[in-house]
Amino acid sequence: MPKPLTRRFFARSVHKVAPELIGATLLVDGCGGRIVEVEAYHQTDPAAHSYIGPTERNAVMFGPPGFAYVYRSYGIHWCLNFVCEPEGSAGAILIRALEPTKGLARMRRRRGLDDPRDLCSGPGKLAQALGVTHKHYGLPLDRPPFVLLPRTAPVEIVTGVRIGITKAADLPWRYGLKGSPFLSKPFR
DNA sequence: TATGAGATCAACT
DNA sequence: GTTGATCTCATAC
Repeated sequence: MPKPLTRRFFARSVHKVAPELIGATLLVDGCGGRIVEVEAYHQTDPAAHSYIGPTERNAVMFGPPGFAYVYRSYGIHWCLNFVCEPEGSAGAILIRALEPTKGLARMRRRRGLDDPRDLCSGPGKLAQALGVTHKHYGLPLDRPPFVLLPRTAPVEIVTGVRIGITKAADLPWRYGLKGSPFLSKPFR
């Protein structure tokens, strides 16, 4: 059995951590699966929530790495991020999609859908399926309800431009599992 | 398949 | 008052 990812794992550049998360397992209170798509954000990046400096919303990004940053998107959805980088660098990785493997029944109930490809194929859907809300803001990723396990086999990783943003939209900071049917959108 | 509106809120101008 | 790291449903080709 692989050992859970430690806080030290997250205390590195988002560009190192992000590709290593592809194929890793994320569970929240027993629901989740294999991560197939993430996006990296950094304080120097105009698209990042930390770009403008510390605020009440993004405060956890300016603290130590290895914690959850959860924010409300478009007033409707919740989105889950992992805080990375050495403390103060205010980087984070948005978890955009995963392949559901555990807790399928509960995820289907929360989403009101059957097709496993639609359960977690987008940041808002993923948070809904895993039951992630503001209550998870600032929680450590190496303790319950979170479980994070490294991948156990090599994977093929593809990169592309990030989705749904207008600033710095040309940066290739989206990482995905090649050919996965569980992505929010295919890679070009 | 593709495009568009609505939902709904916190942070920003 | 406007915008956004989104999603779903409706309508149009």
